[in-house]
Amino acid sequence: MNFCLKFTSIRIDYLFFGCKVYHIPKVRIAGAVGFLEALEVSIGDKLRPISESFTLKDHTFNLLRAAILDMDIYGPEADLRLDERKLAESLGISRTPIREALARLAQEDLVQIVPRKGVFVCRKTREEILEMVVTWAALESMAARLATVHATDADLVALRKFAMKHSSDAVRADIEEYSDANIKFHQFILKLSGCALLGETAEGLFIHMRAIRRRAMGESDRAQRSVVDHMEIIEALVARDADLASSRVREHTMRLHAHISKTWARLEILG
Amino acid sequence: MNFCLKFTSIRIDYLFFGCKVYHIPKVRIAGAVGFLEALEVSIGDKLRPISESFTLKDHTFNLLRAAILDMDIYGPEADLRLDERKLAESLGISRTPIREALARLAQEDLVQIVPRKGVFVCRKTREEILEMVVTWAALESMAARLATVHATDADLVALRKFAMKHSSDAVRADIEEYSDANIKFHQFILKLSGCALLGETAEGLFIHMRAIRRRAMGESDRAQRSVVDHMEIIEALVARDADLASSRVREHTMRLHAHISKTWARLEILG
DNA sequence: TCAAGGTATGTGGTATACCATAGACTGTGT
DNA sequence: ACACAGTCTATGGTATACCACATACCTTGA
Repeated sequence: MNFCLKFTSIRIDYLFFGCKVYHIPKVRIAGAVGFLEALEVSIGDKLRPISESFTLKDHTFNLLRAAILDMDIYGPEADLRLDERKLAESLGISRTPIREALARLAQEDLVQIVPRKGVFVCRKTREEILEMVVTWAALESMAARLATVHATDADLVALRKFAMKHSSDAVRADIEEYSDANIKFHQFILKLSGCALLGETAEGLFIHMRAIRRRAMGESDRAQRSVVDHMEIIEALVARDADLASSRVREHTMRLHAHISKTWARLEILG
Repeated sequence: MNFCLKFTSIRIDYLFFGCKVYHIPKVRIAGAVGFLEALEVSIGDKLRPISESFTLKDHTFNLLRAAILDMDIYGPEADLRLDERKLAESLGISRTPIREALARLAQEDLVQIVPRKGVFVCRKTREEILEMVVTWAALESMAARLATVHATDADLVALRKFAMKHSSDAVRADIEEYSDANIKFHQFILKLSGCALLGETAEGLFIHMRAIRRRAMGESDRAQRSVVDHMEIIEALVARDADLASSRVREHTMRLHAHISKTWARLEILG
């Protein structure tokens, strides 16, 4: 079966939220302030932001990205094929915006477009995964370093609270649950750096890192170890020790690297 | 004046190197090995790789990327507007592949596409530039760390030789020349890490980093200082001291960060 | 004179038609 | 039977036509 998402027709949304219904009133606001002010309150803040140049291209991009994120990319029988025409039909739109969305996904290395063959969701090789882990480590360890300067005490309290809350998942070996919390912990640190670009750059690796971490989490005693590591990272941050925080984050992620390197040694393609 | 690159018509290249002239013979090789083997030798290795699914989309993407790289993005009177139709005409192709190339450039944050307004080459704000420097530092310091393990002695000799060769440019205050060598030095380190993704990720920042470094290089005594820093970095690499190499690289780049932060304090948009 | 609204034009957004090739299929001659 | 060549079909690539909106300009009426 080909990749087929159950989209409800976004065409309706487009026609309603797009430019027609909403934009024209906006232009006329100047001449009918009273009425439209009231309108704004009643229809309210939900419609407003939509008017910011909605395009099918962007919408499709986000849709596909989210869909790929939900896929079990590394599952053994996953269907990695995308069909421009079928997607177009499912979404009720033409191929053009879909192709542009695919071009962007290809730029992110999320899909590979092969002329006259098809569009395929990319699976990473073991070596590529290892490189992603290294790159992630680079970004997050810098983030930790900056966080020792930029994070407020309240931020760190929130971080600790978050980590504590989910540590029980690890103890209960509730892997699925803990794995999500785990990723969020790392994203939290990226955010605390105050450098948005670090997070954005890591975002590109996120989809794959999520799948990787989830897979690795169940192996050996990694969940338990992870909890300890996280606490130690928090301590370093609280101590405002940049070098220590940075190296602890790096070593934590590089342990994942070592684990994959050893445990998945024989797998050229995962799943 | 609008953005207008003096492209020689790539249409000719396409017709010649594309699928028609070259691909059909490939199919027939099985039946005429002797002749075509000779042909391969004579026409040679230059034509072969072209047959690997050349697309106007990719070609255009690379072309535009290179063109933007050549632009003086931060120049005061730079024209940052791109016109799909004019580009299409200049290149002798339709808008479709150009739009897909632009979608990819937008994904890389190199251009901004504003519906019904135009496509504009992005200029970064001071804050965005600072974030790029931080991110670059994160990537390169990790690269240096890995390089202490992966680089061969010969690699490091080559690196030192390269740095020495260009240090005279700095002494001669030949800023333009030295600035290029400087960037290459940093890319060299990224490459020595053995982790291609680090370099690829940094590549996205490259265009802007180049402009930034070039601009900053001429200020204060940064060129001289840079030479010293580079030598110290090399020493750390040669000593195979991961922590030292890593931190020297980071501090070197973060000095650029501090410099920009101080010196360009008043500039919201550069140029 | 000037403000308001209409109109012309330019721009990116979208839909659609058609193209070239890869790969499967099919028929034919040996 | 089987090899081979021709044909069919699916797919991404490209070109083109048209759309809706933004903007500048013009017209018109007070």
